[in-house]
Amino acid sequence: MNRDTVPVYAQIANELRQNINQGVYQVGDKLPTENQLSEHFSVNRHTVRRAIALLKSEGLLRVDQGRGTFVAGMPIRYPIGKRVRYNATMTDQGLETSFQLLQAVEIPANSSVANNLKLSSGDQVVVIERLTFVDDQPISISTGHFPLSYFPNILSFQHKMWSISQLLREVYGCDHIRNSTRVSARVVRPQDARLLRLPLNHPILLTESINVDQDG
Amino acid sequence: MNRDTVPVYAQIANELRQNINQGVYQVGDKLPTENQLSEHFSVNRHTVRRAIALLKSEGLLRVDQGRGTFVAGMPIRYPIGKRVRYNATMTDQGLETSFQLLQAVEIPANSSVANNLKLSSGDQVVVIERLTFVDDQPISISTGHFPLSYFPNILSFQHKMWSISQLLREVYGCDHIRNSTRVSARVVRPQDARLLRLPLNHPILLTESINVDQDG
DNA sequence: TGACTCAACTTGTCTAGACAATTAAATCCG
DNA sequence: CGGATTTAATTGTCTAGACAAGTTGAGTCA
Repeated sequence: MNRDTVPVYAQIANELRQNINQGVYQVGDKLPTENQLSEHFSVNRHTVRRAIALLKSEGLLRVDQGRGTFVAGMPIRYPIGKRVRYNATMTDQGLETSFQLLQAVEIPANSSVANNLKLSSGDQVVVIERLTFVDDQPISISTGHFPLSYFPNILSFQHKMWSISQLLREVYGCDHIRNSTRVSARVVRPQDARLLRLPLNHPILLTESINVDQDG
Repeated sequence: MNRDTVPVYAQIANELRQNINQGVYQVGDKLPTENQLSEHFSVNRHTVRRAIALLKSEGLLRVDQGRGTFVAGMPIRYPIGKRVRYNATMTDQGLETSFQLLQAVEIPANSSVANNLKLSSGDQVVVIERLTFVDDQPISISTGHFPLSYFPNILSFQHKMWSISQLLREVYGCDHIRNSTRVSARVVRPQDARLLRLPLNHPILLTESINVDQDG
């Protein structure tokens, strides 16, 4: 393809990714079969599979054994960020914090997410990514996965997402203000163990967190 | 190995993972070579490679071409959670929230993290995972990556980690209380674009988030 | 019609081998 | 001895083929 030292599978992945981003393959579309792709790129099927595995790990593709490879998730990609932000004062700090909505998309849960959320693999979940600022300095990115079955239409409340807590309180039930000093251990412990097994599975995610605490 | 329908590479990965967890292979140790492993398990080298790839994706292994495969990162695994928790009141909500420290480990940054943090790949970063509760109900898990060079000894302040903001203010500089209604776009935009390319790279991480908002 | 079977298709796993790329040690040479 | 070169060891990429596992749809049979 190119004349770089870039591995072939990465080149193929790049081309497929570009096709997806440019809409050659729309969300939900079925990609050519592995054999067709390997023939088209004049490579072995395994090389194509490796490219697909890469894109799958990026969440761009979804593969169903026996059915095919499809352009995955993020069907409802909302406009994202830039305007949605707000200031919240944390009384125990006296610090001014603000949030920026980075992403709010609806995707099928992968096995791990489904596992942790006690859902079936493939159930739709809404992923909300928020960038947290303290004094104009981006501090961290937090990601929340909300099962769509429990929070229907959560995406339509995008304008309220500067405050997840308030969103959950106003729109859905969770609003009994109780002082919870102790945490029910039974809920958390099992998953904790699981978390230890997967200490930092794919730390890629977001993690702006960011050195720029005071200066650049 | 077993008589399950579990793929061989997964079985091998399980065995290696168990060996690592049980200390057969200590952190930093060099694993047998792929050829040795493939001979030991009586499988093809590619099958071993796949098992290794799995563990690598879990952050358990680190592979250096030409050198070997090593038990990776998380050298300083701190005791973790269970006791560290605290209540914080968010004034804009009136909701009682509490946190639980799940994990606070020091690992070398992978390429994506390093990219986003503008670090060199392999620089040490501290990963802090916190579980957020609202009314005793676990709501979400947030992960922050803090470059060790900017926050030295951050792990020694584990007892303060129930409040990242306060930690950053008390121990490090970030404490000028300024009302930041606008977010400097130049800092965020580039990464945003990058985030769009990697919409949910590996949503595995943590994401307890959790349906258990009101009931079980 | 309706349910079942079966064949074709597609992805998943495993094997086998070749060569490239990188690293570390051994060797050679001044 | 010191530095450069060579060699061996180890992981990375790619190919080729075989069979398993899952899905779909067409055909069959009651």
